[in-house]
Amino acid sequence: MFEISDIILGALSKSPANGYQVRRRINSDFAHFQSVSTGSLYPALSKLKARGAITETGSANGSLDSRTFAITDLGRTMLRQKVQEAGAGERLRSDFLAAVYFSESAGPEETVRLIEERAGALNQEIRALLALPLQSMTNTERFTVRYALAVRRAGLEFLRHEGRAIATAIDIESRNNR
Amino acid sequence: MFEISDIILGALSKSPANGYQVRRRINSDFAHFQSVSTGSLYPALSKLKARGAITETGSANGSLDSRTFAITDLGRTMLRQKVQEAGAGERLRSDFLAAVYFSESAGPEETVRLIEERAGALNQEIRALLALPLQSMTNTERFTVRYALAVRRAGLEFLRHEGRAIATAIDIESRNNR
DNA sequence: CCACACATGTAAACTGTTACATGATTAC
DNA sequence: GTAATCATGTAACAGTTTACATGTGTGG
Repeated sequence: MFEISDIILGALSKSPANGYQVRRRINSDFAHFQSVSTGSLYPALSKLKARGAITETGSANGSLDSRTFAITDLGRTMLRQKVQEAGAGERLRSDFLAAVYFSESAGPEETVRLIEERAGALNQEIRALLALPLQSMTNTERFTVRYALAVRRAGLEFLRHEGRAIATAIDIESRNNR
Repeated sequence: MFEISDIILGALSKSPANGYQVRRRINSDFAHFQSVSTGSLYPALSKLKARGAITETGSANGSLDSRTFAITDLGRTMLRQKVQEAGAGERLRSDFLAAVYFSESAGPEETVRLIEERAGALNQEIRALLALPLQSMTNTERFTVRYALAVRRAGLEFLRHEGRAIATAIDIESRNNR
């Protein structure tokens, strides 16, 4: 299982960075499969340093309080091993599907609202993925982005095609039950 | 945010059940958006009971040690409210994409292995979704299953079409670098 | 000068999983 | 009789989020 510390290692495998930069890298470049908050970032950085997977080189950002981290050979070995041990699992937790699943009792407006909200979010995610520097990525990196795009586009298309239909269906059903 | 206890409430909104049955309902009928382990199930059931969202009727399973739970009116109100408050978020944590993203250093075999493993898992998930009793579902329930199917099929198709291509690309690249 | 981005960190709370522990029933 | 399924539960741990706390640099 990829933990936050492994993802951080991955972020630092590209180039050295300070904590803030690591966080931004993960929350933009890796946004299609991970995210981090400060609360897990800094403890994980300390842990990685203690293990020898990364080193801390002196602050490199002028007077701003900044620690710069770089991956070590040991860190690279650890990352490679993680990849070799990794399964191909994906864990999805969808508030959207849960809410829709139970939305019948709350009326068709709720279902429609949820579908529209999800469509909007998918749109934004697609834009963000398209804004990534696809040209300068490695083959495998680009592959993950294109996979994420394909999946999101399919979801969006489904919502656009079927969203209206279900609203009508619920509406008719509730009218018939009166 | 839908927590486990809300999902349990949703499961019990269909019909009364004991803990074991609730768990199976979630891990089969709701598998496309949630899962539960025993460690969270039983404490959550107790919490719901204490709050008055569910009641415990005497054991209804012969001599087997079994507690049967049923949703109350309060429970139904709570569930409806959850739906109304719910956002349309989806949180994905993909070991698959993480591993592929960082797999370049580990060689093309790893990338291919991951893609094949993911394809197999998607296939299984699709089968499981198709095995659900679509005919006897409500409109919104069926909608979630079809959405999940659309997304998984798109993922599988992408992997089938592009999986080979990327293996070749990495291979060529690594040969060129020699 | 004010707001926003940069930068680091901690503490409490929460949520959930894994593993363990136990035992009855059912199907082969 | 033995393996699988049914059934309940706890303890330890893992992982994370939220909120707090603090301060600098930059652009308008």
